[in-house]
Amino acid sequence: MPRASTTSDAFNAVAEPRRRDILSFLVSQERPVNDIVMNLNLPQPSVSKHLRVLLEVGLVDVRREGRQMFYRTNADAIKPLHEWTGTFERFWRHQLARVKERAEAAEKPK
Amino acid sequence: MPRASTTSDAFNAVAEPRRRDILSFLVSQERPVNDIVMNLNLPQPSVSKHLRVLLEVGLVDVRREGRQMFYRTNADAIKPLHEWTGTFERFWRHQLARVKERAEAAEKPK
DNA sequence: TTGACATATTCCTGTATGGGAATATAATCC
DNA sequence: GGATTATATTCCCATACAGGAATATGTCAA
Repeated sequence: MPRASTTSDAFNAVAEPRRRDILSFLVSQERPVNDIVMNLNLPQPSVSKHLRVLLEVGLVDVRREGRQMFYRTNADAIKPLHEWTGTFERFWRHQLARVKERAEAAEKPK
Repeated sequence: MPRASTTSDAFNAVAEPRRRDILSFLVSQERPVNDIVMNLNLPQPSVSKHLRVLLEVGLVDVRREGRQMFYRTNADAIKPLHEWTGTFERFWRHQLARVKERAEAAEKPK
């Protein structure tokens, strides 16, 4: 069995760096495809393909206006990733405190 | 060009569901490989392979004790994912407020 | 040394990939 | 209709994958 499809979930879709770039670019406002092409400096077919993946997993929404397609990031679809990574938060959050602990532990044996 | 290697970064490593399961299992304490095999009900070679990927990207640490290898999640390596997803937070956080806004906007035209 | 236990590696294979190039579809304007 | 603009799709290809099966490596114990 090969790797799970990029369109199988948000985790897989987001593994591709260009797709992350696109999501970041589309987060504050909807943009036509050509805006993405210009700003991220990518070939247009490549952008269209990435957008298709993002659309399939619900990470972006589209709206047609004339011959332009306006894409926009759907932040809700990113939330699960944030929540999953967040379950590890308490294990890094007090890092400073732990560094201090370790430093103190290292002091004591003196 | 094929998909980026699973070992190229944490995003790619974490795209695999079993690897996420392993990370969750190893977050609170270190465990020998066989514990993972038993608890997650996976073939041992499969677990070893996943651990290798996680190790290469720094998502786990290892310690040898006799013939056992104790693995533990390195939460710090997950932090960047949490931070990246967090850049989208303000676009979902006030969802209730926005639903309200939309509802009110829909009311007005009346 | 031999055997048992714990883990890692190798070999195999079908499959999905991302990029490039070319082309197709769709909408607008004259 | 024909030309132009905007976007999507198709075809080709080298590559890396995850799973299964078998085997290798490493460590301890008797």
